[in-house]
Amino acid sequence: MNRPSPRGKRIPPFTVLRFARYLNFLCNLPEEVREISSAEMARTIGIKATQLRQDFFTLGGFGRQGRKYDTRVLEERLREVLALQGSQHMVLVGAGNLGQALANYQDFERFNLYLRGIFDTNPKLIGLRFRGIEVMGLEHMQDFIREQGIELGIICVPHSVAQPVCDALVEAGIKGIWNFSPENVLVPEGVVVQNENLSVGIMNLSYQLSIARED
Amino acid sequence: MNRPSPRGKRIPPFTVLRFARYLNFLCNLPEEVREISSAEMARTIGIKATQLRQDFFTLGGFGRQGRKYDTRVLEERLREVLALQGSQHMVLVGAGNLGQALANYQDFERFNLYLRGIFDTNPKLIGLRFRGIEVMGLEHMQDFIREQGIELGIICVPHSVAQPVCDALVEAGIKGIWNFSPENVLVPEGVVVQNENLSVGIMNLSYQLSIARED
DNA sequence: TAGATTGTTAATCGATTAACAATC
DNA sequence: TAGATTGTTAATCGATTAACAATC
Repeated sequence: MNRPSPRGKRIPPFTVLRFARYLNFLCNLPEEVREISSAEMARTIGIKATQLRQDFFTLGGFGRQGRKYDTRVLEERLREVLALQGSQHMVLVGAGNLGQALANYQDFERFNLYLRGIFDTNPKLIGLRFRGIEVMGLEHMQDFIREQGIELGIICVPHSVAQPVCDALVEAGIKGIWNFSPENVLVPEGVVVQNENLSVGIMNLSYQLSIARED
Repeated sequence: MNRPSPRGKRIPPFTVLRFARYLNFLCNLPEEVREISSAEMARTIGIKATQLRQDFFTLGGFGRQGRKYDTRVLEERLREVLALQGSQHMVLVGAGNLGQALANYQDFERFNLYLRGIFDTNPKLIGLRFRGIEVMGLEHMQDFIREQGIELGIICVPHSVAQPVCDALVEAGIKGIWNFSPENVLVPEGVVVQNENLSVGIMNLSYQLSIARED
């Protein structure tokens, strides 16, 4: 069960999520900023400095006592930890509004994530191009994934077809699913899923707002 | 509509997030399903039944010992807790791809969330309509918010203008910010923010995938 | 040396799970 | 009564924070 991995100790799940936020923060920083303290970084992100240092400590520390962090060292280490150093390729299923938004999302390339194919069943969408990538018929999806050896799939289809689309992706060899449909999808052992249910965010906001009103 | 009895008790943050998932699950359930067990619901959502019951217990329990949960009672109670029973009105800033996707998102109305105005600076977008809502110039935003008494604002602008847009929203009286720009925005006391940084999800997926590959 | 900073341990706090009582 | 189910407490597990040592 808890075996040491080649890249070191197991990282706590919440720490991984913050690693992503740290990296994102560093990428948005102006080029000329070469060093930053835990206090400054933590304040901007909205956490405690001690938590940030504890996070870095899980990997043995990213800096040196007495010195601020080198932003470029930090960025490289985080990319490495998050497995973003080699290119990863993605397909997107569902070229509706949300699918188009993701296809046009500029930030992916910054993390070496490349969209290679878009698939839909709607004849009006097939043949359209987003950032140079053509929308193809769903019937070509599995061959495309196999030929290109793609491992990441983004699901932007209505919830009624999310599970069959997911199954087709997995059958074709997809190992990671990024699911924007409002239904959780089930996958076999060895495949990982990241569910991004947009409703959860707005409902949480609604609750927080109601609490704030009472104070 | 402040309910004193169950309210007042603070709900653990992670429980609130799961409440949103439970409600979402119930809304996607076929109309004719009138009762459901904690085991069945938990399995579909991907958590333990005991955690679901513990969640419900924070509000005194939603059901009766020995009986399954009544889906409609459950749904009503969750809507109440999440403060989704009265209508809430929203404005959206930034009518690019992601903004358009959200403007077209069908699920909001199911939770009594209504988009009332869309704002952008791009002349090509101003005047367009999404689901009947016109895109207006950003200069009209503050008056619109004040006149309509709107409390929720959705930010879908590039990260360089996220903070000034956020400040303008807050100045006009917005109390809750749903932020899709990749930069965390800062707000004064009394205003709540839900940051939805899309990059975090894909980076987490990238990490999980790298771990899965090692096993 | 003094002040600022990160590394590291230990304590605290909160979230999850196990166990079983209560109820139907 | 037996089996299924939720309510509730207590134990376990994990995440956050405080404190301070180490270093520059």
